[in-house]
Amino acid sequence: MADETNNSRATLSDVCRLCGVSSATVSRVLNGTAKVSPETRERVMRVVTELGYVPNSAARSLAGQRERMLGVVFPEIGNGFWANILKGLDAAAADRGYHLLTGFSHGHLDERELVLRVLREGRIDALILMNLRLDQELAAEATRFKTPVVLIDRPIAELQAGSVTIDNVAGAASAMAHLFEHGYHDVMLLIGDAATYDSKQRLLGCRQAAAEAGVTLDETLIVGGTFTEESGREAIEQILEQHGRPPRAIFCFNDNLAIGAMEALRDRGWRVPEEVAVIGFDDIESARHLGLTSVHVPLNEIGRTAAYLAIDAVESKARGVNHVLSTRLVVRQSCGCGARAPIVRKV
Amino acid sequence: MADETNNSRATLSDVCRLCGVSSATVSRVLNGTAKVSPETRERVMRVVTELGYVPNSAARSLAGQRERMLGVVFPEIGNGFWANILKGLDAAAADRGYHLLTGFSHGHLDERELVLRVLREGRIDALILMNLRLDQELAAEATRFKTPVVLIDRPIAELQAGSVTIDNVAGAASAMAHLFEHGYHDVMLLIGDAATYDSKQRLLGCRQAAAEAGVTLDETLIVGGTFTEESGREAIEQILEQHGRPPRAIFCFNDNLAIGAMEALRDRGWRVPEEVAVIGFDDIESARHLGLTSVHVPLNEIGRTAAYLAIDAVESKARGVNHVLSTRLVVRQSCGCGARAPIVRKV
DNA sequence: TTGTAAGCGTTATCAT
DNA sequence: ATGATAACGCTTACAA
Repeated sequence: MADETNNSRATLSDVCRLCGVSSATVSRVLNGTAKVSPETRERVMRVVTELGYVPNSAARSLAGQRERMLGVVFPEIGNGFWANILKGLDAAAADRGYHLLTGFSHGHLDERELVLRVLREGRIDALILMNLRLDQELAAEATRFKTPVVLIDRPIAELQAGSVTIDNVAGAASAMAHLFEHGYHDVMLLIGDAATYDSKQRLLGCRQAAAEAGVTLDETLIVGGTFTEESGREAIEQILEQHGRPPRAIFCFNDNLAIGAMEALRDRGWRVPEEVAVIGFDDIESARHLGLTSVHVPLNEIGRTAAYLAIDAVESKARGVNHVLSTRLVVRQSCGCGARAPIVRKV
Repeated sequence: MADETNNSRATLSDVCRLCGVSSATVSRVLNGTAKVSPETRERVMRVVTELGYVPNSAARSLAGQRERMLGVVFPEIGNGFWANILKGLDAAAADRGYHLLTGFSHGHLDERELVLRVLREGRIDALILMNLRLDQELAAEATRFKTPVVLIDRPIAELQAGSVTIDNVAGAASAMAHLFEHGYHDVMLLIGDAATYDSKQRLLGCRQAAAEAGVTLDETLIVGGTFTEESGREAIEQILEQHGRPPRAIFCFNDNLAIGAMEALRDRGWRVPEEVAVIGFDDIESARHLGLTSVHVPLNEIGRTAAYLAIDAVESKARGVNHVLSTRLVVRQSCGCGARAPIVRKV
């Protein structure tokens, strides 16, 4: 009211002056750190609103408080998969009054360097990592700064960190079980990067399901590569070259692989699902459009859970918690169920 | 070397002590703000590396420097469209030593509130906004804090800000021209939210192309709605109800609309592209998978350009620059060109 | 070329 | 319940 035309940011002392109280008191009502008389609190709040005062975050964190900022480092961004996790992270962070400081690896900047920089600048209260090739050095560094770390998609024992993962074993098993129910015992596995945690766990699930159904997996039909469409295409071309015909069913450890495989199959004249059934993993947006049956991964929930875990760690409610989220099989047409025509036809 | 096992963050004074120089000198070599003797610089740098010292960013910005942080506020995140813009933003920001502070509107939190909070907390040097229903209040607020603003997808005169947009007119015109070349003069326009800048510009492009080709647009075939699959589906169902048959071609102002339209067409037994040609706009990931011909929007480049504009404004190299990026038509099968079969067949 | 010292806007520890 | 006042770690005149 007094100087509301002040064209700069209002500060704590502005509030103090207009209220006639000390900075300590204002700080107390703003943070609720100690008792303040109702009248004083009222008076302060009025001035705060009048001025549109918001504490300067730099000063706040310099004075030893939290940054109220979560660091998020992904190896990639640019498709719905990562975006949905980010969405969950952001929603949860906003919900608890935190912001997200994002950093994505773009190839030219080493992931480790990225993480270290953010860590050392002291801008963040916690770090949320996904799919980075973490090594001991990085683990040591995070620990050294006492910054809580939450891993998405993989628990790491060496790191005293929380993690949120999905039940890869059950997810893969459900897909295989579905294929077996269709009567397809001759199934090929496109497992992507065999060295990853996800891949190993999913393979485990496949073996369990096979054992339970009493079918023997043909080991020569388990082929690795990367988690890309290209890799899926190559795997199919190779198998076609070797066997002359595809297996009755293919379970791919992610949707990209499945899409690449389906394209290769189509290009070689094989029909999905009449001649080859295909199931993917992740349930990305394109899966729905393509009628691809896939194991749904709750990306949003993964993000939300990770953010909550990180914030809890910051506010020292708990540390080192491991959350496992479940998946579910989304049945569409590519497995042989349903009966919808494709939306763009052959000319 | 002296106390490298110090398990906490090294500070400026640690460096000073080990070098035997003043804080001012260390600051000078770190920021290159003034001349320092080669020997001193050398000595300081050695200690800095030895300690793994990185300036505390809170202290830095409190002392009156830049935050080295760009605020990014989107109304949404969660699909490839936004993610790709974000990717470009992040790459450019990292390139110039900036971080991204992201904030997405999740419905429950008013977008304006989000922006104002970030602005007032003083955490960011510049603000990058997209598709928010900006109003005068917000504009005034950003100006009040002297924070440069960069708008994505729409130039705003009232706001002294930079912007990056695409050439909507030319993009839409190229799609229409392609349809006309196919000989389809009977084209329906699914224009999405008619109140948006994008929609208006694209419609302008359509009219220009029609005029140039000498065809008259049927105004009853120009239907609005939202930019969703659902809206596309509804538009088709409605036109089918009214006319009994679809127009020979449909140009949709985004890919979601096109996908919804194609699904509705398929469900009603109409074949794309034999009976109805469809073109979309944006060229999202699913467009490629579905064989949808679409106007490609350089999302990555939009992001990169926006970040550079913002940073230039912060470093006062330039302000209020407007960039217009061009699009290109990506021809696939849905317009009637090409001859690839769909990858998942009707059972 | 280098050092001294005054902030920057908070929070937190004492007193009162 | 409230007020002084000392950090927090850095930048930047102003001196030397």
